[in-house]
Amino acid sequence: MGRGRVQLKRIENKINRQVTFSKRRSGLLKKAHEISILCDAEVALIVFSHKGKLFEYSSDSSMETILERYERYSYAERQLVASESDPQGNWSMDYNRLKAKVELLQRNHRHYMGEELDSLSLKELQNLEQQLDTALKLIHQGEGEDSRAAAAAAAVAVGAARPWPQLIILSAATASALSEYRWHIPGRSNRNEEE
Amino acid sequence: MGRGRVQLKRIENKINRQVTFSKRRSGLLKKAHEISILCDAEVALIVFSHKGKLFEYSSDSSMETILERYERYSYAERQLVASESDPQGNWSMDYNRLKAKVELLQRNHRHYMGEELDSLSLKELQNLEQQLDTALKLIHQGEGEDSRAAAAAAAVAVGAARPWPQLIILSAATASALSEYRWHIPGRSNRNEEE
DNA sequence: GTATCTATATATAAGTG
DNA sequence: TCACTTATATATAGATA
Repeated sequence: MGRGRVQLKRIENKINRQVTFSKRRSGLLKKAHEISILCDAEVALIVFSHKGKLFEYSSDSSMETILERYERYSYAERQLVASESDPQGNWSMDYNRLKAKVELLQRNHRHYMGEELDSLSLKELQNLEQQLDTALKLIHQGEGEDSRAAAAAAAVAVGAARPWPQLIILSAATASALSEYRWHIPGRSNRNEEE
Repeated sequence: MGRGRVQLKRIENKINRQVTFSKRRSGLLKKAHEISILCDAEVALIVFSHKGKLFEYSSDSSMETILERYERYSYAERQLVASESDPQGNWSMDYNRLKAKVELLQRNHRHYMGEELDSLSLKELQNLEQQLDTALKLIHQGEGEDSRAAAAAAAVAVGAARPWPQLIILSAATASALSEYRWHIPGRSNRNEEE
């Protein structure tokens, strides 16, 4: 991209490396921004220079938010320093308690992600399902406060053989297209809320 | 960078946006890699497509490592935990990082519980909604593995005036009762997914 | 969705102040 | 270190398969 070709290997000349870093960094940040705008993508970019200085870019929603989202997707459990507690310390007490808390929350988290469901009992699975259900309802409630309009919906669902209530999710696009049918269910009264 | 100039604004044409995303994404990843090699920098790049698919790049050291470093770096600034650090500082370092993590997870958790939604931007709310959606789908998938039966459903939903996809929840009892109607939607093909 | 294939727009390596 | 310039290398928009 310049007068000379560049081998893909560390630039040994310190000055050149610094200059190149500065130029390419700004180019990289620019492109990260562009793709986020042009393609409506969420981008988080973190760069530590050789000397340890931090540069970052994150699209609209904050870096925090994106990293959270990332962790939701791919949280590889990493072993937090399994340190030997110090015999007397407040530190170790707090530390260990904190560590336990993290482990619990992370396990929880994975379940919220729909991961490791195998390890759950039937009862626990029900609870989880209900919890997710409730959360989504709360979200919808919040949305409903802004707009009083109500809509009807229909959708395709999967796997309904388990003995407990089955939750089904669909998009409004699908839903509204089907809305006109809700008043024609034979032998069934109209209802605006599910069970 | 092509035959036409491009305005820095969201590409409305869906196809073009997708194609551009694909091309620019690979370009961005490539450049991220290049700067990391050429300039000996540590780079972490996270990209979520408009539809929520994750793409990532991280230089040599793992993504986790870089994110950790980032958290350490930015938290160090934000939280001047002026604790009486132990001489070596290891404990307080780990402790603070752990504390940061707990806070992150707890905030996350509250959101999963449908709490503190006010603090979320529209974009963030969408993400959360989509995440919950995904989790429930995974659960249903698991259930589906046990029983191959699939069911159709219809239901009444609330508040669908927001511009983003609205998720609707209903019980299987309601759903299955309405199932027979899904194949009779005029001018609409059957689909199991939105978009 | 993917993969080419150009013509052009951009990025940037070197050079200069 | 920056700010510009310039020649070139790359990236990529649009078209097509």
